[in-house]
Amino acid sequence: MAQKIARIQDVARAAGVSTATVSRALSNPELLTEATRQTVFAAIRSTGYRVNRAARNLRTQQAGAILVLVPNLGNPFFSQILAGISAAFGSRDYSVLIADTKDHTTGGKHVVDYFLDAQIDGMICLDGAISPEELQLFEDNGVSGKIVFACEWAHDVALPSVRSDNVRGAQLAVRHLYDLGHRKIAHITGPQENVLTHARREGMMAERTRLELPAREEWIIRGDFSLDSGRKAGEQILAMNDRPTAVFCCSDQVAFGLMSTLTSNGLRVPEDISVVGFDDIELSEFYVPALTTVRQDRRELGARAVSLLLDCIDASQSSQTFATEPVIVDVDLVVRASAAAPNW
Amino acid sequence: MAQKIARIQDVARAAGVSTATVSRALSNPELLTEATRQTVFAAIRSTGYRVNRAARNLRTQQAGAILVLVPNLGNPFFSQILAGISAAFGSRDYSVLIADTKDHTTGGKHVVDYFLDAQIDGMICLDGAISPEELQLFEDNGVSGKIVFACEWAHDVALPSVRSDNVRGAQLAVRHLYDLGHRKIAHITGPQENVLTHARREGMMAERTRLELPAREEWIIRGDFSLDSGRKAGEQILAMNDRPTAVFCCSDQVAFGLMSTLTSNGLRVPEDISVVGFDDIELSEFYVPALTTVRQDRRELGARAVSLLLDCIDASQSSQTFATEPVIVDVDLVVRASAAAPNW
DNA sequence: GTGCTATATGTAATCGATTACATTTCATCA
DNA sequence: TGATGAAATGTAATCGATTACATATAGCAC
Repeated sequence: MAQKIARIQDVARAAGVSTATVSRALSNPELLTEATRQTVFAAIRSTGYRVNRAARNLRTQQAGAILVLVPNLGNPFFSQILAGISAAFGSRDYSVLIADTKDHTTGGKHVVDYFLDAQIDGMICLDGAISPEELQLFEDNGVSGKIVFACEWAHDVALPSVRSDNVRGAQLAVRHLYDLGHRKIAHITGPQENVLTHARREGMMAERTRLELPAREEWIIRGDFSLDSGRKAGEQILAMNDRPTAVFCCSDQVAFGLMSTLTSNGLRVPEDISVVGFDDIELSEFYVPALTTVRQDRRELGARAVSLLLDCIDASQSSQTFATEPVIVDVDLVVRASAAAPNW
Repeated sequence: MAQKIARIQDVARAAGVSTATVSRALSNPELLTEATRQTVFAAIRSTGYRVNRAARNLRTQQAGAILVLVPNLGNPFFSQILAGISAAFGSRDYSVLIADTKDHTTGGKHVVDYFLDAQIDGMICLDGAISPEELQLFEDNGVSGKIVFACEWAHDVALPSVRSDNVRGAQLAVRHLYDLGHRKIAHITGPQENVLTHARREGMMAERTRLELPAREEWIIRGDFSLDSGRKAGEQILAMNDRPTAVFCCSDQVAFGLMSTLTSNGLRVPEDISVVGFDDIELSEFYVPALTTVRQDRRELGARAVSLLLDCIDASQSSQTFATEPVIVDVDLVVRASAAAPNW
């Protein structure tokens, strides 16, 4: 049977004090005498009291929760970032809510509703493809100070963000291929409007130019981060007259899709063609061949995003403005087996 | 600037009715005259009113949220189930909270706290390894009627659950290998205490017995669902004198880890050894070789879990008892390239 | 028109915690 | 001793929505 849950009143009665004292024991214990504090805590234990979040939230006008907006929960990269965020909240007094952006644009429910329904105090957005309308809604409703972007970010919008050093990641990848002896390097991009696509492609092309490598239009292949776009890109590469000897992919998933197509068409990786990915998801180490890739520090990204968000929330409560300089997290090249010297 | 958010009072004033009428317009519109209903909705629109969840929750003694307890967010299988659950809630009036079991057992915070703090109305648990103490806590606090298990389930505990037909999945896998001509079939299990481990291993061994296949002790290798345990199992297999010709793995991740080790030691899959997985995560199609595996219907599992949970919550509100017969979701064998006829 | 019922709407208590303000307690010192 | 101020505690208003109960209104039969 569910026994009646103790309310703050019950604790107060048990301890022989007022509700105010009980409340203070929880939020400002230093205001109380050692003796009363002990009595109150004893009463809390004996009654099994738990603060009712709804009541507290109503009174304090807070929600005690933050929302993480994920473009695609099924994608291991995002779910691992999510794990990082979840871990970073750790013992803090916040619940983590999640929403998949796909569900909500279709369901007619806007993300801003979470704020307006007083359900969340802030949001970490992993999806840079927020529509301008949605952003305008945030602005109009005065909640844009409680949003930080992580990994991706909204183009042209000065909101706080945490991101990997995508440009450097691309440079590292190209440079590594160059050092192995490759000159004909292709790139499979993300979706056209995506900010990561842009950063990584520019980083790649800048490095290619710097190293005076040949650039062919068809070596920049449009993808969308997915396994399937890697597969399709592979088909395009197979059909080329002047094939690249190496491919830098905008994500590990794309690299897997690519390698899958290449190998099932008789090309060997890395003997016939080298492949480099981006992300270093857990599986990359266990692919055949193990994937050489640019590592994003998911734990760090998550932790930084959380602390940035908490800072934003603090600032927005004291109605300060908040610096919007992006936080850049360093990346590493993880050298494994999928890239090797070209087979002249 | 954040304008003052409209309260139900403001709407009532704007519409020239009482707060009760506004509240009814939202929850029981059929009680109102067409005319007043229109007026109220117009006022809601013009004021931009949103119901304050904290206030509603306090008054109705509900939380408007459910918790999904995930053993490991980084694991694509779980995150895809989570996506299914999230999608299944869709437009319903619930928020989805997540927690990684690892964080909480370490953080000292118990899952039951979510219930007791009146933050959630129910829970979907994807982790069968809930400690007896925790379960007892649920029982003691009368919340065990608001919990359903999905995929995994707690051993010896009669709580509602949704699960794949694990035994049949194992049978399908073994049967497929048998039909290809394999007789020496090994199995990499999950962690020892896990319910899935047990179901799949028993299914596998029963089928092996039925088909009168040889059974060697060392062909049952203990793993833990992870990539790394697949790798270790691979090393064990490589060291065997009497090697199996096929391996049925308890998860796709294990299969990847295994294939990674086998191939980097010069064995070819499937020419030298066949491999079958379990789960059919998205990547399985794109591994090299593409993985033959037992498909779990994630969308269906998620959807069933959600509707089962909602039924439980309803029942527990009207203090009915609820049937605890597990819901079994069918599985399919997906035949790809990682299993082929043995190379005698 | 009166009485009765059904329908529509209003009034005000309530959920449980927080906190401004009021009051009590107590130590300190002239 | 009594005055003074600081520290500890209590009283009660408050957050915003829901809903039991009260009241008003309309419809209908006689």
